[in-house]
Amino acid sequence: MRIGELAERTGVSTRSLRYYEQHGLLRARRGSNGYRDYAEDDVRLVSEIRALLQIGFTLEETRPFVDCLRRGHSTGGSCAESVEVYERKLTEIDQEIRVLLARRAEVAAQLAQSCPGCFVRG
Amino acid sequence: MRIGELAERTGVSTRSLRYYEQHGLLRARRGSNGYRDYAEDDVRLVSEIRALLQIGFTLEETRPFVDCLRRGHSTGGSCAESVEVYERKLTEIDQEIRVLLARRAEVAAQLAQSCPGCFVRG
DNA sequence: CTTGACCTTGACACAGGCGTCAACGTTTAC
DNA sequence: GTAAACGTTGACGCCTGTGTCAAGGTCAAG
Repeated sequence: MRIGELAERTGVSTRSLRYYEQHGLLRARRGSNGYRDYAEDDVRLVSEIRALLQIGFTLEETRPFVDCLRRGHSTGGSCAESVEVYERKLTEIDQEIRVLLARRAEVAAQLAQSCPGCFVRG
Repeated sequence: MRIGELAERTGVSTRSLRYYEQHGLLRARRGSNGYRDYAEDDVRLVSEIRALLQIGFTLEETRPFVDCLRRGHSTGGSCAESVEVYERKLTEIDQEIRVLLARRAEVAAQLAQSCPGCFVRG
């Protein structure tokens, strides 16, 4: 299938698909006219990438999952590398949450000081 | 005082000070040689900006605080506009925390599915 | 043959705060 | 007088995924 169809079926812009390819996450055969020719499996691959991006992964972090799928696993997360990324991501998110909670407390404290009448839930 | 001294006293780079000025947060008289000439009060003003940036405010969001100080208030947060920013920021942070918590849950779920043996605290 | 839809690569733009270099003027200290 | 330290403005780079425009090739339908 050509890039337009893949884009339509995955809901991803052609721009993004080319970008993923540029970063080695997506590959495509080329027709004699130079057009990209995608396999059926690529639909799934792109979906995996999108799902991960959605959850807050960087494109780079989706690589192990893509590789995992390419190796024939039924799920991108079934490989050791992917699991490591999952765990690392969890740690990162926890850290971010801690930072945000600290900020929240800081802002709430400042607010309370500046505006004693303002009640802050939490 | 000149920019170097202000930088040293506040622990902020001269680059940043010029950047703040470029965005209308800082003002300076100019000497006959074109050098910026800062007032004592600017030390405090810069400190206020930095403290807010530290907490996660954008430069733009520090503007009401700066204006507030300029109007002679003892604290940048003593004005209505500042309080509004505080409250808006609290709401934003809460939203971000919710997003992160949702992501965390999502990642944890995926991890649990990919790696049944992996325990995830939380 | 022409129109229009689709494909190609390349490149600029964004957001935000700041590092950093360039090219050049000023002040300070020796 | 001269070098070092400091000042000035201007501009590019970063980071990340994507929008968007440009200039052009390809192909199917009329």
